[in-house]
Amino acid sequence: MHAAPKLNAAFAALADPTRRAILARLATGEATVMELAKPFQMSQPAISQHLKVLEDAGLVALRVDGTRRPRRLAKPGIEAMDQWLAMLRKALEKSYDRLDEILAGMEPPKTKKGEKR
Amino acid sequence: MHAAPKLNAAFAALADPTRRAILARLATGEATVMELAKPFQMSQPAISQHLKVLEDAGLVALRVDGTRRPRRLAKPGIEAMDQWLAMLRKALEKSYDRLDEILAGMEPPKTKKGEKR
DNA sequence: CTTGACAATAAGTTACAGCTTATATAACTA
DNA sequence: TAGTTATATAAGCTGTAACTTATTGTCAAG
Repeated sequence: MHAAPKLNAAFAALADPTRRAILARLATGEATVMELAKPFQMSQPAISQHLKVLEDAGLVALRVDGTRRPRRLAKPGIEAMDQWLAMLRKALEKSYDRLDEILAGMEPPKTKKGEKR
Repeated sequence: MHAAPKLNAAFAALADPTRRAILARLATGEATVMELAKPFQMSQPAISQHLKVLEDAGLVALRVDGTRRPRRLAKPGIEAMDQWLAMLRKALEKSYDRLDEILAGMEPPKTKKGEKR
């Protein structure tokens, strides 16, 4: 079966700035827990816990190298979010050259007295 | 000033399936609170509260029409998330035809005895 | 001007997220 | 084998998210 969307967990993971920073760091390549923890004031366990959240969300993957556990970005989880957002982006493009953008900037047509809804 | 990113609030908003469903509905066009509430078992206040979260996150905008408050998608907030994700997507593309994808599938080079880190 | 529909706000409850410190586990190093 | 390094897990605390019901505000219709 195909690794379930887990969109709840994935978006929730991105809601935390520490986790976004971790992902941004991993975008430049693999890193260990210690390396990831360095920029923050937080304790090491806190970072491990953030990493667990990212893994459970399918955004980060693990590799074993001795006592170290280097993490890297996990493609499928990231793509899943990307595809969901694509839906909204497409809707925005559609409405751009159509009616909603007009309604947004203009005095609304405003239902008149006798008019039914 | 340019409406601050609010990425925390934006991604947190997407972490809830009810709110994602609301956005999906709004992708098809404007809708009132009652219309948005209909598909759910939740109370009307609950939906109003979800809408407040979406507005505070800059993902949804409001229009006043009599006693009704039709909502529509808000472009800037959605684009902000999209752009942040684009960074990760780009990183994945880069590593695709390079080394990380190889590390993922292969026995790691493994630091040797005398080697320094 | 009263009624009914649409929607927001308030207050209270429950559950869980995100830290902390303390401790455990496992692999290198000497 | 004993010490050190890298990381995970456990337990406890505090704040906040997501509902509920009750109530209020506001417009429109008659």
